[in-house]
Amino acid sequence: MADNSEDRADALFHALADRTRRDIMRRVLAGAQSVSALAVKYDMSFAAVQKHVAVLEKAGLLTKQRSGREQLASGDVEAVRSVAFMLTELEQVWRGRIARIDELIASDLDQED
Amino acid sequence: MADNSEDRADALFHALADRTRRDIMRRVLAGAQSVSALAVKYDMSFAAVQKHVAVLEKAGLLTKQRSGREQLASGDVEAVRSVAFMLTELEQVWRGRIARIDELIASDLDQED
DNA sequence: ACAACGCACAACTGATCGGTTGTATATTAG
DNA sequence: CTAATATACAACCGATCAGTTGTGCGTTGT
Repeated sequence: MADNSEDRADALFHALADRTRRDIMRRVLAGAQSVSALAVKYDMSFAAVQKHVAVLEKAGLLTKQRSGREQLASGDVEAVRSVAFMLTELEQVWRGRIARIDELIASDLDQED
Repeated sequence: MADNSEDRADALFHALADRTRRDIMRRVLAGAQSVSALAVKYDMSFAAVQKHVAVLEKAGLLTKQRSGREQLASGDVEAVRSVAFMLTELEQVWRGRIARIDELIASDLDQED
């Protein structure tokens, strides 16, 4: 149960790698929605939508709050930002390559003098 | 074969939902790597690594360039940014909710006057 | 009280995934 | 020319995925 950051990244990207789940995220980021309110929007069974919500919840992309017999799902914008941050880190790796290439060019110019 | 943006989003998030593939992305963003140079870094067969590279290539996250008998893989930072942009769009949906809540508060205050 | 609603969960199914081994093909080194 | 290298790809396998149906259980409306 070593819940390292790679496990979390796996869960986050996997959760977002499905168009139904991305659509659910749009809805619950726009405002809390009950599971059944979400379910009527998709051409699949209630249970299927409920499982999608569960995947998003386990990944930490949404939280549920009970309200009577309904379960209200709210998108967690911080989780979305954490995914964006992972991509920023990837981009930083690329910037490192560019910086190294620039250094190479600079040292070549030195030699040409 | 309607290659819409949702198909592309599926492919991009799916490609990134595996730690080996994310690690490959770090390496090929830092600099072009042959498939076999990548393969020696992981405790799995060459064919397995090659399939991971193929998944990343199909998603557009890296490109391959032949150099003799080697195939040099380079990370495409623009594809990484396009994923980041999708997350920004999600965050904008959330900002819309906040804006609407703010309006509600504002109109409540109007009524309280 | 009780019928309808909202949700959770289990069991099942076909499809996809991540890995393997084996084979084929092109390129390079000696 | 031949052997070794680098890659591609097919076939296979167990695990996971995305969907289904069915069952159960707490909550609400009448």
